[in-house]
Amino acid sequence: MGIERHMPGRQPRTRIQKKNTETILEAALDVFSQHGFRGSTLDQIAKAAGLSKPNLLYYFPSKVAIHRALIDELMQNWLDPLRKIEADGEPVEELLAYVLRKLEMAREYPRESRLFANEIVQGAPNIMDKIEGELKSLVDEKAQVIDGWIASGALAPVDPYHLIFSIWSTTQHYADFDAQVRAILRPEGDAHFEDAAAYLDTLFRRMLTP
Amino acid sequence: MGIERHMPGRQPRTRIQKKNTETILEAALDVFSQHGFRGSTLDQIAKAAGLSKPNLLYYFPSKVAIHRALIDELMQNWLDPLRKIEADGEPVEELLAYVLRKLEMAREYPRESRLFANEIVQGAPNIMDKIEGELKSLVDEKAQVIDGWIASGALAPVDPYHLIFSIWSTTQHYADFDAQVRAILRPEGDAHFEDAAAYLDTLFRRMLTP
DNA sequence: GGTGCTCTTGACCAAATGGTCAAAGTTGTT
DNA sequence: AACAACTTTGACCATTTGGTCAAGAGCACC
Repeated sequence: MGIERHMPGRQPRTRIQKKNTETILEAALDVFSQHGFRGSTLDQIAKAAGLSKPNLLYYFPSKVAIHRALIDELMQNWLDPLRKIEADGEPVEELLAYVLRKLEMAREYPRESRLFANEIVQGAPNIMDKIEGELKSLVDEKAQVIDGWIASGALAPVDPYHLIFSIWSTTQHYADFDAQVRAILRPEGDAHFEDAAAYLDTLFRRMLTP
Repeated sequence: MGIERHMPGRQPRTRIQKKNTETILEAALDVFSQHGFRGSTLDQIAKAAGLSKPNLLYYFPSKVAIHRALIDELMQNWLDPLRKIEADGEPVEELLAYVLRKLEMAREYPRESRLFANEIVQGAPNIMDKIEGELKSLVDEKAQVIDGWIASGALAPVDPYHLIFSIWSTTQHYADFDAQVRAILRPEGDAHFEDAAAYLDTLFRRMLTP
């Protein structure tokens, strides 16, 4: 019967498919991260990608499919910095390195951060399953590691969950609220990230050193 | 010539106008804070307000006018907690009280916080003037106060701007990323705000105590 | 150089959406 | 009660938007 008409296949086969799906996702990231899902149109994305609208829909079956592909891609990398925390490292330094990695992500991938932020602010309609699953279990796991460190006396006693929240919020702030940060600091380029790194190092070092 | 046709006047005159404009703004806050500006429709707002769509447009000339009214109202109260910081108070306690006030706002007015967040994440298209004006000058002023406290030795040396950013981000996180926080903590009601208050008090107390 | 596959697009469609309007219903005042 | 002002709405409109389709262009392999 008439099955998948337009879709070439789940993943790119030819080089032209690979190039175009990448171009589309790149353009979609630009648009979605700036206007949110509902605020973005296929025409905008098509224009940004330099393709026609029907051509977009040749590679992706729908607008939500593009968004989903983007979110899926994002969620894979998003948790990497947290995964890298190692239980047998030096506690304070492990956590400070994590802070720095997150801040680095905010600097290097602000669009991804905003895409994520847009999604969560609006109640995470499309990724609640991933948050309740993958994300929660990873956080639970690392919270236990932190509790272990505290029990061993190598770390000042803190609530590990709120610690993680405060690391997320302070670092992502520089990506998600970039417009505000820039309006207030008027920095040249990314200069303020240096100061942010120094500030956050001090903040969390004082918090965590026993 | 044919001027303001539908609008009763800039501000409500009759009690029925007052009641309805309030109802509309209340409903619009619900809708806008949940779906963002572009993601919200007049029909949604009308339905939430229990009015017909043309009736909305009798009180407000357009969708953006409703949004603007909401943002204007919000900006007035948003800066109050920061204004309340007094230069002749005890520095550490003044700042910790500010943290608590901001956290309280996140708990009491999460919709307002998300409305604001939605706006900033998307580049603050409608309020950049207010951010560059009112907000920036208030922050500059308080940054000077903080610098004064540091010079007097009553406060540990910190970058006042990044300090303020970290207070904003950590507190607003509980409103803006509520969906994520709840998915991870699974709290009953607002119980986690108590823990957040204790955590943030510790975090900033350690940071700020000389 | 033809045959089948991949890729591209102009024209089109149905639904949603912001907004208008004239007419009808309410309310307040004298 | 009557008159004017205020309030409400059903019907309507133009535009935008996600998505379809059939026909045409490239491309590859024999």
